[in-house]
Amino acid sequence: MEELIKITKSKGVKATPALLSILELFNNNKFPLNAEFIINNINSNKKVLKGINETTVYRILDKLEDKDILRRVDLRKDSFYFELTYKHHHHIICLKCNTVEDFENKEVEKSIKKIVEKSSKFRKINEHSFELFGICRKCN
Amino acid sequence: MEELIKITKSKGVKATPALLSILELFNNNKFPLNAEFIINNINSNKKVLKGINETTVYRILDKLEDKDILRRVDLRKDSFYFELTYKHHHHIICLKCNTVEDFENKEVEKSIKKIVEKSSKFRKINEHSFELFGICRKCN
DNA sequence: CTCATTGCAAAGAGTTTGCATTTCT
DNA sequence: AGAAATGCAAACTCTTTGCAATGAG
Repeated sequence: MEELIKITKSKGVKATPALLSILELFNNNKFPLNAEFIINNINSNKKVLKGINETTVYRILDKLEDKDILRRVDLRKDSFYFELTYKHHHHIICLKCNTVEDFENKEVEKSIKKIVEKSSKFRKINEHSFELFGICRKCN
Repeated sequence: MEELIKITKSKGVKATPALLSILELFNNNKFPLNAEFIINNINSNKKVLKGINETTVYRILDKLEDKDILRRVDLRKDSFYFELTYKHHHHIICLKCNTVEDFENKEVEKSIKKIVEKSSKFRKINEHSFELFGICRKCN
């Protein structure tokens, strides 16, 4: 958490209570979060007096994505999910119960390098998505 | 196109004019399409008399996805994009002008196999996303 | 003190649903 | 004929915007 505050400061993001509680949530949950989850979690938390506003959450998510502190994760849902950029791992998502399992993969980076070399239109890749979808053992 | 009609029949999908014109669009465009594109394209096409209804497009897309004729592609946009499942390739998307370049990659399939072997929760992967995002040469 | 952030209400985009009508097979 | 597909209007979900009030640096 200390570390996260440092990151925000180094990127010129104001450390407001709302922003810090959102960052804390991301820090405490290893799976990707959407606006709804954040709102429900912060508003049911007794430590936070007033709760948090929907609009504010969306604005903070936008900002954190802009500043590259969060990155979007495609979970094929109807809302946007994010995770801390520095964690940058990939996911296997259960199409039935939505369970998420993380995995690391060094080969992807290598593949991307090769792909860009072959590309006629692109010289550099900024981001990538690599997510797997299946039915987990429990649901099967 | 003939082939596509065969596919729909084999999956028990009714070959209505609306469905056929949507399939034709996918057949003629190699990049992923969203509902808006489909509606604009079909409605501006003089050959199609009455045009097509928004609701109908969404319902047909749903059905084709269900039947595994289309698959969703994550382009990090505000709407859902689809492409013909049998084409199953990946994309590099320009974050500025939205140009899409396709690429094939056999290594991904191998990687996925290894990942599943290591997974504690999953034994089989049904789908995957692997999309790259960058700034293309023209935009740079 | 100043500019960024916040909250509220309202609007907007994309998508879905109910129901009566039409169309494939 | 019978089941599935269609069109229209209305609803719904997620997200964004305008504006006045508040708060961090």
